[in-house]
Amino acid sequence: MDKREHLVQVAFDLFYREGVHAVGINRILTESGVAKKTLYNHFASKDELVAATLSYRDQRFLNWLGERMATGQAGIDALKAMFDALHDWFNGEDAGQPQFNGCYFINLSAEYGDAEHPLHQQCSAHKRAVQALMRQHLSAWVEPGVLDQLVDALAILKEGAIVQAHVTGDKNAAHKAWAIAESLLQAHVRRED
Amino acid sequence: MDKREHLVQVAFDLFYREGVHAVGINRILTESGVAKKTLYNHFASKDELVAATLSYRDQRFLNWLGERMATGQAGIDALKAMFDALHDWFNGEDAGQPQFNGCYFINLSAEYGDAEHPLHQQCSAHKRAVQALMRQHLSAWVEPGVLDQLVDALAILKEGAIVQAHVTGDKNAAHKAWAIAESLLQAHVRRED
DNA sequence: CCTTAAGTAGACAGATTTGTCTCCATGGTA
DNA sequence: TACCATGGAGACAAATCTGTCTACTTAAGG
Repeated sequence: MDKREHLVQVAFDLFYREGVHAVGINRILTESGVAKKTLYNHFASKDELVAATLSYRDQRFLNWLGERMATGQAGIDALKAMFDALHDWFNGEDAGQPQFNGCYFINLSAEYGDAEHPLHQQCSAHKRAVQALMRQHLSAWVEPGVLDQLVDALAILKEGAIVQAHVTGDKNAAHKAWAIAESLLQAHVRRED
Repeated sequence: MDKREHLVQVAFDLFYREGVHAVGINRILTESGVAKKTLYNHFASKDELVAATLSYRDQRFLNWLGERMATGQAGIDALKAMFDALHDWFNGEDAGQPQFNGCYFINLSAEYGDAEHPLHQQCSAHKRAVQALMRQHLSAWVEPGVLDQLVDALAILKEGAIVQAHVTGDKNAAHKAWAIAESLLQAHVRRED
């Protein structure tokens, strides 16, 4: 039983559901059954614990998304798989994801709005990593000149879908975003020569 | 000097910049120079003050966006004006908007994640109002059968641009989103008959 | 002039915040 | 056996949180 890992998991669950500033250290301690001394033995401050939950979520989310995108065919199908994965996440149909409450990184960027704040930058880094994943799946299948442009477009559509699903409760936002993405991609897919 | 209005303005500035849970009542009092008794004379609780800042921002933002959309031509041009307005907001080039720190309603939805929470629902209502504004500008210019679909798409693009601009700092996100929106719209614009 | 409403200033209560520290138990290793 | 790191349970400090209340001031209207 790794206390540190357990603390990070419990802290993430609470922070994700209720927000970082709304959850006190003592709450995490009682729900995890860990002593305060142990927490401060592993983390110098609450901010460090928050940073650890970001790393934890970053890794888990990228692994999950990477696997969902790898199951389908290469190229465009992988992108479709991404939006399907988002759809399942929004609708609680993927056991590998916690109950949907928006994107943890968007939520934290809201609580730590200053772009210079280390936690904000960690959120920014996560988004760049997701874009790198999209680029990787796309690079061999579209014309090189439009690759960056397409990745930017897909990122906007993905973030937009997440926000729409969370704020307005539109649980079909992922499918709607995919419909747009598909039309963009089809215009730029390489002929299979 | 309307104390209530002044309180709401100061509270909004602080909540928007630093987050609701990160700003205490006393902070608002010292920065506004208003007595605590006066605050609790106008608002029964902090939550009520937060709700008032949401109404304040909702009204101001809709007025601002409506005016920016009305200056251009009707139809598609109004939508282009909307994305141009977003661009100016992101880049601090519109004096009518506070320094960009994401969307207040997205940020508050992050802090009040539960969809049943009254403040979350207020955020949702704002997003619906913005969509109604878009629909109003579009309705006469596109085929009726695709109106809802287009409004959904524009909403996703708008929210996506806001998030990208805030989280990753991509200050051109609005233009990128417009490029996509334009291609969608051009496919469905009515012939001028 | 008197009354009434509203604001100021700030003490105060009671809860909660992060973080430190003490005392004790346990378990692995030299 | 002796030692030492780790963790449990929680007291404690110092600050901060929301919200209440008292006492005083100011201004408007009948």
